[in-house]
Order: sequence, then C-alpha cells, then structure tokens
Amino acid sequence: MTMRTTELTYNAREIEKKWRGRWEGDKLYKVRDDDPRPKWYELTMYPYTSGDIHIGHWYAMAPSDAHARFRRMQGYNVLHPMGFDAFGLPAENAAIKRGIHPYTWTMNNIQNMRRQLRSMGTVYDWDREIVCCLPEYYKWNQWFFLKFYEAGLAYRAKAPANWCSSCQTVLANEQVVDGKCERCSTSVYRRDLEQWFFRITKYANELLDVSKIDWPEKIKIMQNNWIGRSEGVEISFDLSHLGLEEQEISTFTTRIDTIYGVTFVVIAPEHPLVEKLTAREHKTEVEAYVQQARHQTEVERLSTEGEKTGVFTGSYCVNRLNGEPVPILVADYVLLTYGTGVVMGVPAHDQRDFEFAKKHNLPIRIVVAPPGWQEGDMPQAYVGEGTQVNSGPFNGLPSSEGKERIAEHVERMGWGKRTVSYRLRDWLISRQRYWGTPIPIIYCDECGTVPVPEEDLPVLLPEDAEFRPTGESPLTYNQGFVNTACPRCGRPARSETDTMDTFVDSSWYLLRYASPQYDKGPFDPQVVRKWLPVDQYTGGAEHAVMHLLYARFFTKALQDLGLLDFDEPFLRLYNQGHIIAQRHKMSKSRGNVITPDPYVEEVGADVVRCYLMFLGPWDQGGEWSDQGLNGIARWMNRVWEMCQPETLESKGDKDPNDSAFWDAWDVTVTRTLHQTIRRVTTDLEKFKFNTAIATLMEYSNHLRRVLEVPEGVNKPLFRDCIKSFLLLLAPCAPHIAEEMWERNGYPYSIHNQHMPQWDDALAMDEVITLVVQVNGKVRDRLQVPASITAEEAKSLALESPRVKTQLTNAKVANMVYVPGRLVNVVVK
RNA sequence: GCCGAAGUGGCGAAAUGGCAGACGCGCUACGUUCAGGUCGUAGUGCUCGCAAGUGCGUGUGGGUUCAAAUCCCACCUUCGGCACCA
Repeated sequence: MTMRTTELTYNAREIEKKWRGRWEGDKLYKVRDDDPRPKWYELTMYPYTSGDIHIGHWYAMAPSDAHARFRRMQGYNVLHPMGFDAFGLPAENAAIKRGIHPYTWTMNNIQNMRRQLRSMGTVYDWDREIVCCLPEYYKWNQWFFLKFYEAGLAYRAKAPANWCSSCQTVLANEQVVDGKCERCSTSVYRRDLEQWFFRITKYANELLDVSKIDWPEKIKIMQNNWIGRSEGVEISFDLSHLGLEEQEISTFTTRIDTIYGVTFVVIAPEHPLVEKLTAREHKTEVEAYVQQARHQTEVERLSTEGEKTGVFTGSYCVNRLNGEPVPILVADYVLLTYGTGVVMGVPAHDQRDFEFAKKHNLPIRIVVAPPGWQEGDMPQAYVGEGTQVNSGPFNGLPSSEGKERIAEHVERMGWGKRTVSYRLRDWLISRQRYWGTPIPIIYCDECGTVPVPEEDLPVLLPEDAEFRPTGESPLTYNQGFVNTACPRCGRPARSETDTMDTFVDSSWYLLRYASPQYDKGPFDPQVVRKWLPVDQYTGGAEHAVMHLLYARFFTKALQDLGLLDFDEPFLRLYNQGHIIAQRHKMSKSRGNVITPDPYVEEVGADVVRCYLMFLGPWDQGGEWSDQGLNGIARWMNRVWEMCQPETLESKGDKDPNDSAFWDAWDVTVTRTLHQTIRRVTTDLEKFKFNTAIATLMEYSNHLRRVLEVPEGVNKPLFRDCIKSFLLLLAPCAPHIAEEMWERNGYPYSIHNQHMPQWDDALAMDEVITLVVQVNGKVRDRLQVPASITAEEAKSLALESPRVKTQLTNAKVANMVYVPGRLVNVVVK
C-alpha cells in the first residue's frame, strides 16, 4: 500500500455503491429461462468457503465476469452464476480447534464472501446461488449415489488407506507428514478398509476422447496421461504343479515380444496370492517383507527410490512358451492396483527388472537384439526394437512383428489375450469425516447392504455432532445417527458413517444452476436442456485431472442413465494463471497475501478489475503491483475527465455550416473509432483483456488529443465516440461506464445496450507506412496511399535517396513486395 | 527420469513469418507549486557520432527464408504436471 500515490478525482466508493444498489434493486441481472435470445452459459469455478475472497479469487472472477458482460452486450442471454463449495475438512478442523460448529463456520464465511463478491460489481444472479452443504443440495448427491449404485457404478471394496492407529482414522496423503500423522505424530501405515468407489474406469476409454471439446491442449494431455491407456497382453504362467486352487498366475505386459526373456515373476506385496505362494521355509522372510512394505509411506518409498528390494517366495511358475520354471518373488516396485498386480521380469529389456535382477543375482537373457548386437555384459536394459533371438520359433523376426505373432500364438493356445490397461483407478469417494454428504447406505445383519429408499432422502447430517480432537469422525460415535432401522426388514441396523468426497458436489453443480430451487429432482430436465452444456468454463489448471475428469465422468454416466442428452459438461475451457505477490505464491505464512477490500475502498472495484485484466495475458498470471494499480487509477481519472459532458462543452465549437466542418481530423477520429471497436471486440472474444484495455487506453489518449485541437471539436462526432468508448469500457469497468452513461444523458442501463459495431470500410487506413528494406534491413519508411500498386511501390522504393545510397556498386537481384506493408530490395 | 509451457528494455508486457519494444510502470528534463505529491509537456533498448546517421539487439549455438522474437534442429535456464504404471 505504501507505493500507492494516485488519488481518484471522483468518489469511486459512492458511485459504485450507488449503482450496485440500483442494479440489485432493479434485478438488472436476473436471468430468465424463457428469454428468446440465444443462450450463453459462462461458468467460473465456485470458491471454497475458506472465509475470505482474496485477490486470487478476483483474478479468476473479474475477467470472466467481464467476458460474460461482453457476451450479454453481444445479444446473448447469459447465465453466469455463482455459488459456494461448502463441504470439506477445514470447516471440521475449525470446529475442533475453536469449538465452532462447521455449519456456523461455513455459513458465516459465506456471508462475508457474498459481501466481498458483491463489491466486485459482477453480473451474478444471486437468486441462483447454490450452497452445497445445505440438504437441498446434498440430497441430490445422495440421489445420484443411489442411481449409480443401482447401475453398478457405485460399489464397496477393500482398499489400502493411510491409517493412524492412535486417531482411529484414515488420513489423506496431505495429512501424512514424514510418514507420521500430522496431528499426533503416530506412524501411519496402509491398512485395507472397506470404502466406497465410483466406477470411473468404466469410462476410461470414453474419457480419452476429447475430440468434442475445445480445451487447452495442455489439459487434454494431462488427462490423457492420467488415464494412461496402454495396450498389451494378459498372459498367465502355469501353477498347476503347486496343487493350489489357482492353476495359474496372470501378468500384464506391453512387451509380449520379450516373453522368452522372462527370468523371474514379481508379485505385489499386498497381492492375495502372496500367502499361498510362500513356501514354508520362506514364510518368516516374506511376512516380514510384506509388513515392512505396508508400513512404508509414500514419503519413504520416494526416499528409497532406485533401490529395488524384494524377497523370494520359494515357489516357481512355468513359462508356457518354453516350459521353463521361473522363480516368483515379492517386491514393492510392483503395484497391486495396476494391471494384474503381477509382473513378468524381463531384465534384459526393462530397466526396473534389470536393476532388480542385478541386485538379486537373477539371470539376464537377451531376446530382442539391437542392431549390430554382440554378446556380452549389458550396462543397462535395452528397451528399443530389434530382432527376436533366443525366442524359439520366432527367432529372426523384427520385434515389432514378433509382438504380433507371439500375441496371436498366446491367444490361440489359450494362455492369455490381448487387453488394454489403464493407469486410471476407480474414484474413492469415502471420507471418514463429518462435514460432507452422508452416503445413503444402511447395514443390516439380515439384509446386508441396503440403500436408503429414495423417498427417505436426504439422510441428514446430525446437528448435535460432537467434535473431539481425536480425529475420529463424529458420525461414528453419534448413536442417533448410527442406529437406525433396516428399510427392508425393519430390524435395528447401522447407518454408513462415511461421507462423500467434495468432488462429488462439484461434479454436477453446473446442472443445479439451471434450476437451483427445483425439488422434484437434482435439476429440471427442460431447463437443463435449455442451458446446458456450459459454453465456457474458466478456472485454474490445478483442477486439470481431478475435478474436470470427475465432472466429465458424471456427465457421461448421467447420459447413460438417461438423465442427460449430452456427454460433455464444458464445451470450452480457459485456464487463467496465478496471481503472485513479491515473486511468490501468496500464503499466510509468507505474509504476502493481498486483500482486495482496502484497494476497493480506496480506488474502487473498477480500477482493481481493470488492473487485474491489464497486467498481462490472463492465462499467464502475474505479479500484483501497487504501482501498476496507480497506472490504471491515473487512466481512470483521465477517462472520468474526458467523458464528462462539461469537458466537451468547454471546448470550442466547429461551425456545422462551414465546408471544413468534416475535416481530416474527423476522418481520423472515425477511422480510429472503428479500428478500436474491432480490436477490443476481437480481443475480448479471445480473453485478451490486457490488449483490449491497452487499445482502450490508446483510444482515450487519442480522444484527449482531439479535444485540444485548436480549430475546435466536431461535437456530435465526439459525443458518438464517447458513447462507443463507454460501451466498450462497460464490461471491464461496469460502474464508471454506467455513471458516465447517465451523465451523458443516455437511458439506463448501459449494461442492457448492444456493443457498438464496426465497419471494415471505415476502419481502413487511407495512408499506410511502406517500409523499404535493402537485404532485409529497414532503410526507409514512406507514407503512401493504401491503394498503391506493386509497380508504384517498387519504383517509389528505388527512388528513395536512402535506398539509393545503399545501391551504389550493387546490382538489384530481386524485389519482394508485401501489399500494404513493405518492399524488400535484394541486392548483390 | 517422462510429459507440457515459457525465456523480448530497468520492470509488467506488445508484435505468431514482414517497421522489435504498442500500452502501462519506473526513470530524466522542463513547466505548474512556497515545497512535496498530483497534474501537464518532452525524452527514454545498447553502441559510436556535434549531427544526418552507423553498427548491434528478442536465453545460447546452428539451420530454413528475400525476410525469423515468430518456423526447424541441438543445448541451457525457469515454472507446472506425473513419477517404479510392467
């Protein structure tokens, strides 16, 4: 704040307050479903109810609001709603720390945030606000859950989770610090727990298809990598000699061409077969290894990166292609959750297997020979293509062909099949928390897992929850909540105490905005048909794979359930960058958090809005600077002065009856106006707010010069210019534009006007600067009529004295003419 | 390690094959003022030159082109994402 020096010449606070009051009183931004104009649904990611709207929220919301306003003024019926992401852990932590109920904490925060959001001067229709911690909203989370459950898209399964034995709870990865519980420092280990999942993997292949959406390439690539499709072969190894129930062990490989190079098989420590495969004399060792692997946290696994530990089970399986016995080992570099949880070890052609083999003295056999290969020790695995060797009947084939032929052979023999694996895992939605949507499931000793009947929804969060610092979910010891009756047999039963991940809320909130008060379902199908899908979504790139993928999954699943008739939620996506302060991300601990409120008090929301849009390209983010804000405040002062009707009145008049009334100045003024309209319009369309505002600055500089022309001003023309200028300014600076609109005698409201149109003919320059180059170097600049022909341009270029001096002792070899731009004289 | 984005004055940046530095900040000088701020006018990439003007200049090195910040190849740096995915 210390660097700020500019004071406004107008009272921004009063003016902005006045107009916000009037807009709200008149319901100027009320969105009607029956409006006949074409619809435009522009959505900004809703904020988490942390308590304060900081400058980062402004950076996300002010430009998107300007864009939505711009679309309104282009004649669209625009839906640009706002709501609150109101469930989540911080509310619960506040409850434990300060004894405030999460509901109270959240609703207080929302009240403050609403006030702050209003101060931005946005077009939000507050009648459409949604708050997803209210039963009217989360009831429908439960309803979707039931639909998914019926459709087999929601299921319960055992999954390893970070478990703190002291707190008796599951911890999120973020809550595990150096392998210990952040609250009580007890060592965390991975424990299998029954948890609820959504079967997003069913849609893995569909989610890979991004051909219908206009999103940043970067985000599409990130989703693609996250889904991680790989084609390969599931091949089994024979176990029949062991006398187990299982006759074989299945592995997944993308390199079936290396099957003859298998010298061991590795199984994940958590794999259910481990126990059965462990020979008696290896039991102690294997059990110790499995225990140790479970107690390893993510952090510890990272710290031992590269070290490939593992132990021998004592069992062998048989490689059916060559009949060889292959030892089975347990190692934690194999993940239970990918493929089959078992890997065939080919050390010669896989770097991880290679390191493992070196460490455990396992044989390394080359089966794909690189070009010019000579036998001998390998320094590392050869992962490229080559010629099949040591591969029985497939010897001599290029490995690319070997891949095909061996896969065919394996399928024909019934030893396996070609298949596709995904890195994507099912979405774990269970949270052992209070402040979330209760999962509508009841456990009955007689009937088992019973879904809560639809008519009993919502399953309400109990208000009388008790928040103990143990970390346990308050739901587990709330007898009133847990004890219930089985909906099927009526006997005493237990309610599910897990609540849902908050990403469930945000997976469909875009639908709720269409009909936020609808109570016969999550949304009114007719209204959704009108508004959805979202035409333009904006938000941070940090949600590239979680929220954006989950929302796409939801939409596809709802389409399959017959609830929607489209399968992509967001047609266009734009990711804004991050605003930083003092070269760092803003954080409370750094003490560099910029609070917008004092700036809004001092220079007004319009100046803050415009500054955020002006400081650089929106997708690149940028650094907050008080001095930069000064620049905008100064500009706004000049705009204020320039747009006052009194300013023009005080200037000399040109006589309309004079033949020179419409003079060269006026032609320039008109041309500049049309060029400005064109530039600002195309820039705003493409979210190029920084250059749009720069163009408005140039134009206001131009108009201010016009006011000083000694011959006087063509006042009707100037008034038109101011009118267009205000219309172009309105999306970015809605309050000032409205105030000036009124002062200039135009009817309320500027925000219901149409954007000015430009005329390409009027925007055309009559005189252009023709750049003359010699061998690509600029030697002269000539003012020529825009209509100049190639021949005229070339001869003018050669006549230029500055060019002539370059042409002594040289021969003109070629001349390049770029119409309207330049002549390049090529000499030798 | 893999995937992706970016590198331009003192600073935020503009220009996406054709005048490098629009617009803004900062700075300098002058004017206004008792003074400071504000405001106004002019200047402001580096180099040599009294000057007209000259040469250089968009991370580094190479290439394509009449012409490259922009396209291609290699490298360096910074940021973001993923990270034993068989």
